[in-house]
Amino acid sequence: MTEAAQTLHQRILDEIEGRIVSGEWPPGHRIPFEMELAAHYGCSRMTVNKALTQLARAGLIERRKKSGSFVTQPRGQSAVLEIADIKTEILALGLPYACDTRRRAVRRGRAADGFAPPLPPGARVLEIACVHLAGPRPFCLEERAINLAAVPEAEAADFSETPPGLWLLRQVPWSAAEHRIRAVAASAAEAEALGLAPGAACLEITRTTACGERPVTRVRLLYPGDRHTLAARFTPTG
Amino acid sequence: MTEAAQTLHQRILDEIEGRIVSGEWPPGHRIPFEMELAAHYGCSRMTVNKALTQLARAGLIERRKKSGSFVTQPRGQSAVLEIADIKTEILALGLPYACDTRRRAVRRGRAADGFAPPLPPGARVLEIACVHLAGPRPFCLEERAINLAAVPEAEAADFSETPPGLWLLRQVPWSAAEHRIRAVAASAAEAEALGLAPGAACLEITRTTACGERPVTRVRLLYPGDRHTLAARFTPTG
DNA sequence: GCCTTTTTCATGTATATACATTTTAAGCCG
DNA sequence: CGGCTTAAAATGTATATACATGAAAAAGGC
Repeated sequence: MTEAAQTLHQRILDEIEGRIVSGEWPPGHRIPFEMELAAHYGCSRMTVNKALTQLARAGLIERRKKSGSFVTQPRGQSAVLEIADIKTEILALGLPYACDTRRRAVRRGRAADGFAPPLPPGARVLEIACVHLAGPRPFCLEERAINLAAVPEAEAADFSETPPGLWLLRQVPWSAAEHRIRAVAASAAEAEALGLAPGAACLEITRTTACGERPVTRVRLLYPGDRHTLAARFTPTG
Repeated sequence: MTEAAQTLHQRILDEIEGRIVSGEWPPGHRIPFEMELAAHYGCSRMTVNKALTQLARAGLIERRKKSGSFVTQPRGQSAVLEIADIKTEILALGLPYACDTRRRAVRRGRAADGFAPPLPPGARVLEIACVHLAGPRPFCLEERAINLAAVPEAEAADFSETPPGLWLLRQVPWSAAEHRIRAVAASAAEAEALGLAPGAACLEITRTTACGERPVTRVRLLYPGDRHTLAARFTPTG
């Protein structure tokens, strides 16, 4: 037997998902009622209900009382983007990691810092600029502002071993984040720091992180466009 | 009463998520056993179990038999990227949409088409190049290859009203996709088509779509870097 | 016929129970 | 003490049941 002993829950999930992604049940199609599926699989309605609830959470079906469950129309191409920590990413390439801090200062927050939600007026902010090196080559330019009210320990922290991103991930895990991804031309200073020609195409990721209502940090990461690629994947059930 | 009548399931979910994202229960912390939570909320173990199962699927906690459930260490910054259909996106900006097809041909598939999984040898491929226009201005350059074995209807389809991406989304919904996002300098031809200076920074999205084992399409989208931004969001429970 | 009321039906949530699974801890014995 | 067996503990899966909810269809009144 190559077939693994899978649970009924998983089997129902897989079979219905299969019918949807194969197009056998196109968007708008009403899938069988819970009672019918329960009879088909010889199980109780609860078992079917849990599987369908999961499909609904994944966005594959939409459930309407009295009417039944319907295959949804995919609204767009959504995908899961995994942005690894920079140090981890470089080490995964088999290269030695180093962080060269160019600037570090404590100042008052400005509106231009772009925190979301906005900083309270007069908040103290730690500003850091550094270059992440993969071996001898510059890998990424980082400009970061940290809300010291949210993470006071940052003022005394040393970011030469653990870069700010990873350090913050350990201090403030599981915060919410918003990303903006753009292509920009490198300024003269940025090109010099990254070892590129001025005006070279770069991938810019701006991330705003908040913990509940409290803004934590905002960072701008600049990657040489010809050397870095982001990957995102989409699978119906994830 | 401003408080909505929420279900117990949701309340358990929210409270535990709140404790995790606030840092009150840091990574590695063992959360109360199902029986303890059931006693605390005055409900049955099943109700707690369903909530914890959902948190585990979201990746917030890890469950170990006999030992209990533990808050996980976030492995990196992951986020959900929503890539809307181009026509929808332009119409959402309040601009009229148009699609200018520059090239359209049927030819044999090549390895350079980059399908995943690879095309069978000699497969027929529909090749399309077009410029998406937002009002008078070029918005995005599209180069696409469609596997005619997977979508034979594409050969006769007209993409002036419905662009290829949206058309395919209707024909082959719920397929799996892989995205690569890079910053590139526009070539002379690309710059001309987009109304940019040669070498201008552009955001390049390459998407490979497959339906099960069958490759469906591969597309390269080129956006002017200074005019387009991708947004991605992360929230613990999604 | 049209509007309102009632009924019906599918899903939503929750319960108590049962047994399987897996991993840790305890117990036993040489 | 070390290695084996055994029991206990917590999660995993599934059942049967109950009632709530909301929307569509049927029934009723004018």
